[in-house]
Parts: sequence; structure tokens; C-alpha cells
Amino acid sequence: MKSISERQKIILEFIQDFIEVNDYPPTIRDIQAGCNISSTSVVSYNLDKLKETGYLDRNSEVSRGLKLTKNNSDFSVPLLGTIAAGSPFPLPDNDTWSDVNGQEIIEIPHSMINSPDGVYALKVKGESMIDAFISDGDLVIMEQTSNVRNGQMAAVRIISDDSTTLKHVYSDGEYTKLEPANKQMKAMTFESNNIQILSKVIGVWRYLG
Amino acid sequence: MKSISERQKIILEFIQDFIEVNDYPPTIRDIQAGCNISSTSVVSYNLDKLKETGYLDRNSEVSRGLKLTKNNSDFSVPLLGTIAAGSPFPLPDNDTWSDVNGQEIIEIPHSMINSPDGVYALKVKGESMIDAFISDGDLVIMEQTSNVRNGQMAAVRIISDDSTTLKHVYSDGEYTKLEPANKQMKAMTFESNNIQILSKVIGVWRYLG
DNA sequence: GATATTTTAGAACATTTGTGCTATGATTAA
DNA sequence: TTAATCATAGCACAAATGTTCTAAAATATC
Repeated sequence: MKSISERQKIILEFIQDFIEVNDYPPTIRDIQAGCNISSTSVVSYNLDKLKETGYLDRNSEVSRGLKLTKNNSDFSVPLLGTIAAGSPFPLPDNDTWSDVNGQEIIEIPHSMINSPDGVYALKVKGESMIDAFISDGDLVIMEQTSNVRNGQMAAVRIISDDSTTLKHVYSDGEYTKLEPANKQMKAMTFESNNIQILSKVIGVWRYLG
Repeated sequence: MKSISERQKIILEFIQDFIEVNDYPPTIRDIQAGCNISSTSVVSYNLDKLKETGYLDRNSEVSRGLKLTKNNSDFSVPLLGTIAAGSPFPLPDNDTWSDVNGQEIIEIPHSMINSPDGVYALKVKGESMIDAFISDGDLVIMEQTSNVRNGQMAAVRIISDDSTTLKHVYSDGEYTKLEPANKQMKAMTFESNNIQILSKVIGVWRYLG
């Protein structure tokens, strides 16, 4: 998965700021001090990771041999948690957004969304979403909104069941039909006040080999 | 005088090119190799000079701690020689322009000229130009052209005398009047075919203390 | 021409800085 | 749980790199 850890995000921002101020990149020890990292080897380790994920070029054995490469054509959205059968469906809240530490970051191309506001990612655990053609390990990109058009896929909570699934949503006001992506399975219709739209699905990403 | 040596100009261009390619500044030894300089101390020496003249910032004891500061609002023109009584008036020629080595470079603000083409500088030796209010040590900025408007100051050669002076030029076609900047002295009129316009004067710079 | 100043050379030195290694804790996979 | 992988720590080492010093050459100054 092409995401970077929080520490790597901090390092990346430090490098950007440092270059902004000094016009030359920081040394490993500059980064160490600037990001409160205990060891130079940890910095080096994470710089290599950032190179692997393509966020920067690293000229080895060259002091300050760093070059930021990532184009700014991606939005960063948080990976808020996992979707698993029996677990509550994670939703962003104020705490989640402000609590940056420990969050993984997912990069979304600009072409996919207009704004990262309310957008987050969830990783699927297990096969509970199999009828939405979403399998174990997939990454679901969601936007927190209750405003979905008919036919769009959304995370829907059936209040009477206290269950949450990903379904295509059709509503005529009084009733809401939930239709699985897998047409082999039958759609179900509920009273609209028994249905809560949690978030709409923007995309599903599957990383293979 | 705020000019830099040819070697310093080469160093400056090397630094610019290096940053262009690598996104980080060169080390002293990079410069040494790139500019064919025999010693690191010479590079360091010239970097200090460039810092004094304001062409770059130098963060001492910091590797690659260079930052180009000079705004690109100046043209570089060559200092071709000196104006001295009895000496021939230096004029640019093809050799002069192509022979970059050993020439001092003068920086001209963009606001002063539209283009550095044909523009050069001369340093005044002695008081031979005193009637143009130009004294020893002044720097005269000239543009090689024979196209001067009436009233402009130019370097004018009086062919019959084989002498060259800086005078305000007024021509009505058949006759050309040469008027000293110092109105106390009298103007002289010559047949136009006895007069050769060498260059027009763009400015006079005097550096004091 | 004699003297002072600037510039270049060369080399040694000290600091900076990237790397390598081992150990430890944290997280994940089976 | 147990093993494996990932991430962090700490330290020592070697290479990279800026500095310093002396001397010579070039240039400017008087």
C-alpha cells in the first residue's frame, strides 16, 4: 500500500519547511533534531522508506542529497480504521481529524475528488463486504455525507438491526431500497427512517503484488 | 566597485546550474572540480568574496550552505578598459566580446537599459574628461551605436584631430556641434563628415567611500 | 622599481555527516 | 502463543566537507 506513516509525514513536512527557509535540504541530523527522533539510523530508515514510496529522491553518500519528488497532485486523507464483521463501522469525528498522530495517510489523486474535506479511508478486514465485491485487504475511500444520489454506493446503517453495510441506495422518500453490488443477491427495502446514511463510497482500491 | 571577477562569475554560474540539476547546492569540492580550481581554499576565498558583494549567502560550517541572493535584475556588461589622455579610446569588437576571460564584469540594473547588447563600461583614468564632469576613477557606461539623438552625450572622434572626447552632440546634417557638459567651456562646430560617433553615454557611475 | 594587496596553491586538520551494526520493542502473521 | 517482520535506539566508523595555515604568484599602488 502506497501510504506513509505519520512519522514519515512529519519528516516530509520538515524537509519541505527546511528547504523553504534555507534553500538547501537538511542533513539527517537536522531532521533528527527537527522531528525529535532518537537516532540518525531511524531517520535514514524512514528516508529510505520515503524513497521506496517515491516521495523523495535520495542521493546516497551525498550530504543533504535529498530531493522532493512527489507531485502535489494528491490529497492526503487519513486511514481511520478497518471494516470488520462485528466491529463498529469507523466514522470520522472531530477527535479523529485533529488527532493526527498514529494515523496512516492515504494519497488520493486530485482527479478523483475535488476536496479532501470529509474524505477518509478504511481498510477491509475479512470477507464481510463480499457482496459489494469488496474483499479482504481492500481500501475503501469514503466521504462523510448523508447526501447521496440514487444509485450511489454508501455505508448504510439499518437502525433496527444496528448493522452497517455498503449498498447502492435508492430512496423515494418514504422507503429506501438497498441493493447489493452483487445482483445475484436480492435487494431489500426499508422504511427511510430506519436507514441512516453514514458516508458515501468514493472508491475502492485493491493493491495486488 | 561592486563587480566580480571572471572566476567568481564562473563559480556563480556553476552554482546556479548545479542547483538547477540537483535541487541542492554544491559543496566546495563540487565547485572546485566543476570550475577547475586547484584548491578548496581558493573556492572558499571566492565564496567569501561573493558573499561580501552580496551575490550569495554563506552558512559557514554547514555543508552546501549556499544560497543565491542576487536578484536577476541586473545585466552584466564587460569593463573593456580605461579612458586616459593619449590612449586610444577602447571600443568593443568581436574579439572583445568573445574573449570573456580576464574581463571584469559590471552589473547594470535592468531599469537602466533594455538590453546589455553593445553595452560596455570604461574606467576613467586621470582628469582628461573633466569638462564632462567626469573625474578620475569614474565608470562610464556606454552603448556602442552611431545613432544618437540631438543633445545626448556620446564618445565622439574628431577625425582631423584624431582625438576623442565625450560631448553633447547636436547635428543638423551638414554640421555637428559638440557641446561640453561644462557650459563654462565653449561649444565647437565641425563638418559632420569630420565627426565619428563611437558610442553613446548611458551613464556615469562614481563610487565613493 | 619597491611595496602592499589580492589571488592562487597546497596540505593538514577538525567537524560534519552518511553508513553499518547490533540490540530491543512493537506489530503482524500463522 | 510463537515466529516473523517492522520500527526504533544507540553507538562507532568512515567518508565527506568546511576550515586553517603557510607560501608563492599575480596584481595593484606609490
